[in-house]
Amino acid sequence: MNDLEKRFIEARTRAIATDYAHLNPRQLEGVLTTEGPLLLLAGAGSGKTTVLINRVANLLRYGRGSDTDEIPLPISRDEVEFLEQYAARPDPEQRPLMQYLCAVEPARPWEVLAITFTNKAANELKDRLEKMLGEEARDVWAATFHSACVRILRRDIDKIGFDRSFTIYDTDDSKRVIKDILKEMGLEEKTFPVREVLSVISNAKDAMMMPEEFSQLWEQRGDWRRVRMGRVYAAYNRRLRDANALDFDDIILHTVELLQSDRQTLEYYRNKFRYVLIDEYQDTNHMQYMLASLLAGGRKNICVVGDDDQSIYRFRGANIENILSFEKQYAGARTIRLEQNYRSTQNILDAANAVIRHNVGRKGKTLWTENGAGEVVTVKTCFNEGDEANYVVGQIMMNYRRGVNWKDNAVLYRMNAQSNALEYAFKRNGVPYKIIGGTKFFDRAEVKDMLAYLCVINNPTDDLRLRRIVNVPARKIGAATMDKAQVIATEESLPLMEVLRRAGDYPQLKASTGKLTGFTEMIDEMRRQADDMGLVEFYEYVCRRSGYVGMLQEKNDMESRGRLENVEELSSSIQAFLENDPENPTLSGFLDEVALYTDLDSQEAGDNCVTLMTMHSAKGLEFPSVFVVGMEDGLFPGNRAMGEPEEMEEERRLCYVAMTRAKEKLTLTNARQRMLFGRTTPCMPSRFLKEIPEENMEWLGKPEPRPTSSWDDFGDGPAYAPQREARPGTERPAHLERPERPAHPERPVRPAAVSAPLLQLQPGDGVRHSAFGQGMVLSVRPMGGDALVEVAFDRVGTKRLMLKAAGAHLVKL
DNA sequence: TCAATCATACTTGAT
DNA sequence: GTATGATTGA
Repeated sequence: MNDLEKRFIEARTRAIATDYAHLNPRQLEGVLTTEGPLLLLAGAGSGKTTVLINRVANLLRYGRGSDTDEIPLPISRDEVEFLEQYAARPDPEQRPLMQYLCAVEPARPWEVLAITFTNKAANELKDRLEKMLGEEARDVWAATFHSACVRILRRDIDKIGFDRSFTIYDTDDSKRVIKDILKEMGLEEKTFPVREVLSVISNAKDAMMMPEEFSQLWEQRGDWRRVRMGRVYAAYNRRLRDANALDFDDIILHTVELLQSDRQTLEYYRNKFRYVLIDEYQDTNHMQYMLASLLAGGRKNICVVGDDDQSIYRFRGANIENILSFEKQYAGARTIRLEQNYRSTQNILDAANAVIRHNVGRKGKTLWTENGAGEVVTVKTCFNEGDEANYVVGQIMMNYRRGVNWKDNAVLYRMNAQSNALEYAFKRNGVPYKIIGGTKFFDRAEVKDMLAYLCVINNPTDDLRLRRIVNVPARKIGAATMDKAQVIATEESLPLMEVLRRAGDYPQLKASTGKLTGFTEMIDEMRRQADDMGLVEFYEYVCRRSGYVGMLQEKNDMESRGRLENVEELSSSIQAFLENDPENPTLSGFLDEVALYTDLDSQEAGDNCVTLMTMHSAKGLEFPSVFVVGMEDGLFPGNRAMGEPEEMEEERRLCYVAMTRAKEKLTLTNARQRMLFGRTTPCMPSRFLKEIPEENMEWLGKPEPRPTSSWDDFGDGPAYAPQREARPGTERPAHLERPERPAHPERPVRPAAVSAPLLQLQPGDGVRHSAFGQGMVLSVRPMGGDALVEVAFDRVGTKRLMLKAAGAHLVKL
């Protein structure tokens, strides 16, 4: 290589780097290192997504230009000088020429595969790429493991003996199948809990162990319970195959099998995907690791991004070893650490660093920031969960008065069950909030029912969903009848639907023949209509024809009305699906999408609400002010982690994740006693609290002896919060001063449990409140089965009320 | 076949 | 404490 060439190569890289001037040196390295295996260890808040996006952009713009010695075109001295000058002082007008000179085999969009875990992450990637690069970025394969695999399988699964029109079973469906099998095999659910069986099967699949091998293994070891489970596993697989269905594990497993067994398909995808990127690599399981290795096995252009310290999904199969031993798996792998944090203050980072340092199994990173020290972490010891909730809400109200928006606060907890006490405190104080998690739209029974109708129409061999809907609405087709039909179906190895259609041929079904054939005729009729109608129109037809909507309308109580809304909402989902111009705008295409989409009901970011969620769901998010509640041994870290070093490390990582969500202010709270599962237990502060250096924190109400009588939980007013700090500010909302109370000294009933119909209010309505007097409704915002009402009261000014909580005090005028 | 009552259990959770 | 499920009785 001569001097000129050397100068060219150097100038080329520097010129390309000018595109990414806003990145720090480590980030830039991550973007420019395009070739070969690369491990990006990205600490919390280190700008991981930015690197990922710019990296893809770089691949599309310059190919391997920034990471090669090749010189594809003959070069002249002029050109080298041009690049050197451009690198020193970039001129936008000269950029096209620069790009032309620097690019070495730029990747075409469909040659880049970027895999994430959630649809949300995949979509975000796509959106940001499109904003940066324009239309062409749409063709990048940004997908979840599952959606990428479904796409591959829909093309080629017939090569390993499955039908290309398979349906996808979600966890709920799988549970039903297992239950069925247990019953059939006469196994007690007590000895074989469905959850456990399912997770054993899932683990076996993850280890790519087939039922025969599994049974053999445990027979050798003489574990008869496991041997039985092996039989259940075999039956489960058979069931799914008969129903032409795949569960979530199968989707990945069969893709791996396909790629392993069919050389041609493997070569096709290896050729197609020149660059493979995998996000959240610390969360991958063994199958996903296999998949990645297979796809990237040709050119070995695999870039994995992750943070071993944020691996919090061991319980669902994530194998932290995948990231810990990446460098061993791929000889010559390069590792880049992103340790500069752009999110939090140094105090928060020091506290989090100190906690995570107690873990042994980690690569080791220390986050730092240029953001300054900021406030110290506040630790607050409260009396019980009610006290804790009041403290949190009080602090948030105080923040609000200082100009911090509601939505800039988040409250994180270990268990969903903890949200109750918090929710109550938020409601009472009229602070708007939203709870993430809980029952999701697509998990609602009525939504699943309607989807089951569509599934059965789409795939008549879907016995499971058929059973779900055959008697919803009630058609006098009971479990007894269906069991008989099931027996026949198994004997004759026919789909259940076929047996029902020919009910007349079987004496066992004589009594219900009319009802059964009536049902199959209805489904057949629906199927005939499917092709003649638009998808939305067809859905609405199915709603009516099935009698499902009628059933709900007839009931016409609070609950049914909500259900009806959800059924109608599904129609908007179909519409949204179509508007997103999908590749396959048909019924089966929609069902595919729905099967892999749980989170379509995206959170409206615009809503100004405090966010309540588990620490797990907070991963990847950030808030100026974060409260982590329930910092107690036994709750967090949970009881199960005691004496289990691996589990304990996972809990500690979870703590690290939770702490690093905070940008400016982090508050950790614990209670001396807590009611959990209906039992009040005394609690010790979490060991994680003691791992935080004293200089980075301030501990309020640190446990010290106190007369018990003053902790009286009964009596007037919010009796918890005995300490001053627990009730910030002096002017609390008037209704807290003297709440309307029944004469009994009981805890107030949880408002959500009161099933009084909600007031139907709209802006402009006059209302009277028992404490606030008369007022006018300014706005009504529905929120999770409840509504946030803003009322301008004549005497006390504007208040926000949660409708359910305030309902008892409120009359419409 | 359906509704009501009782018993039980229950981290975390994307796809 | 609450949600879910299974059993029992009408």
